[in-house]
Amino acid sequence: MAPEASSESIYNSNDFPPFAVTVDIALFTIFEGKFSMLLIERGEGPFRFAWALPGGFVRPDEGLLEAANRELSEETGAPTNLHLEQLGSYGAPKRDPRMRVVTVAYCAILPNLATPIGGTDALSAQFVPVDDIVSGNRNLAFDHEMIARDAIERTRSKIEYTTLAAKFCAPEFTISELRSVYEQIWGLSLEAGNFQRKVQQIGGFLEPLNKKVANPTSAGRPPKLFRAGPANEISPPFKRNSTK
Amino acid sequence: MAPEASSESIYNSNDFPPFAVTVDIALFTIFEGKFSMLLIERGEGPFRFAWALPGGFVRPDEGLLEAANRELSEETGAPTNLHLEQLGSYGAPKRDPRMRVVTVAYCAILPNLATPIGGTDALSAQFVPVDDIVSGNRNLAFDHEMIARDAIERTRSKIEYTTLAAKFCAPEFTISELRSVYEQIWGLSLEAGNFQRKVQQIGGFLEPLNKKVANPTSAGRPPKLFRAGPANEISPPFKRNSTK
DNA sequence: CGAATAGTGTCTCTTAGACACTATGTC
DNA sequence: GACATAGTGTCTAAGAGACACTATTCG
Repeated sequence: MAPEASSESIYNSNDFPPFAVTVDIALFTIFEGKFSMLLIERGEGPFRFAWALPGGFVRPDEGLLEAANRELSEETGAPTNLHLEQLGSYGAPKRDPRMRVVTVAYCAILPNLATPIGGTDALSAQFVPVDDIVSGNRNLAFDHEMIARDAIERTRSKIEYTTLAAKFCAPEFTISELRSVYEQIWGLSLEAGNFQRKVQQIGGFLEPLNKKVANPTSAGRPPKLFRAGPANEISPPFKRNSTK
Repeated sequence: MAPEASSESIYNSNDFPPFAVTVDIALFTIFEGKFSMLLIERGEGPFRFAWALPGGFVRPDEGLLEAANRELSEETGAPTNLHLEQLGSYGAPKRDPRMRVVTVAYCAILPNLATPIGGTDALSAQFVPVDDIVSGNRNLAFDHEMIARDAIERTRSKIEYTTLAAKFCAPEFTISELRSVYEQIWGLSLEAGNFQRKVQQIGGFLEPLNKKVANPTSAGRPPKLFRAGPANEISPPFKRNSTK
């Protein structure tokens, strides 16, 4: 339910406790072959010099998703129109030592682009393998470690039953590249032949481009190219089983 | 990222735009045999006399989940310790006409209890079949129709791959009752024999109590009783297929 | 007994996974 | 040619769904 004015419908600032609202973004990509997440080094405030998720204040006149998009491009120089979806909100009373802050966390996916991103403050941003975060080897500011863990687990789950994995690939990609995305995110290896069939029988996941890779990076039969189709869901879902 | 003080780590109220933060709860149950959601009639403020989700302000010293639990029991008299999980946050700039409010929405499940709930303000609360909301026949206050639709879809999805459906049942229940929960939520009918087996082969979903229903409500072989086990996930998931 | 509901047996069809094999390129 | 990677054929085992059947109660 929305807040009630104490006895009138006129807004009265004493009627509600003031909060700050921020957005934080877990930006995932495959960086140097590893499932990674973007962290930035804090330049000021509490947790100065600590690593944290990119993010910042929601402005009075913008929506939450809009704020996430803006912060993402401002802080990291990432292209707009990335896949961006809400993860959840975190609002423990003491999560920020200065004041009461509720943050709305988002997951974003950066495709495997030719040109790596470099933000306005590139020196203090870096991609970190998610294993470094999951293993607890890297301490993050605030409750960002919890947010990051949740984001990682969400992403690992979501590629089971959605076509999200394709968003990690370049606009044109091969089935092997897509398989590698799954393998990196789940940390296991999948049988290539079965993956080939499974992924192609999901209607709307892959659209064949009827051409092959032009400049093979190694020996071997050149693979066909595909682009992402319109489908969002995978049914029945992938199973996270190793072939090892 | 958390907010930055402009140049100092001392809190300064001019550094961040003030927001109000509320929680709203979509409380589901099977009411009179139908998949339903609790709505309350607003007594004041904007959308007075309109139906809305129960909810209210987050207090300065309580967490989000804590606030949801409190509001749920205050506004509806529902027992505490209900299943309660975050759905998502809604914060469009004009969603409340008075001021900027971000709401964190939760989904809750009320088991099929002997005694129906009656809140502090029972006259203005009622269970409404979700079909009334999905069909758009019932207008809700604020953006609560969107929240309600998201909550309904989330619940319909979640019972596919989690053991949530059992939370709609009484502490001791039969497999037919559980099947009926699935049928009501999905609006279709499932083949009884196959359901029987499927549900029992999921480890940790059902724990047999080795007794039968004492007072049968009709003719027929008396069913065995079960209680919910410790498992949370169903793998492989149910499929939402009719047998019709 | 018949009616009603619980629960089992069993068949078929689909699909995941293992793995042998063929296809097409580089060197 | 050898080698490497892409992609197919095919077998097997497990599971979902259809549906006939048996089990246990009430009246």
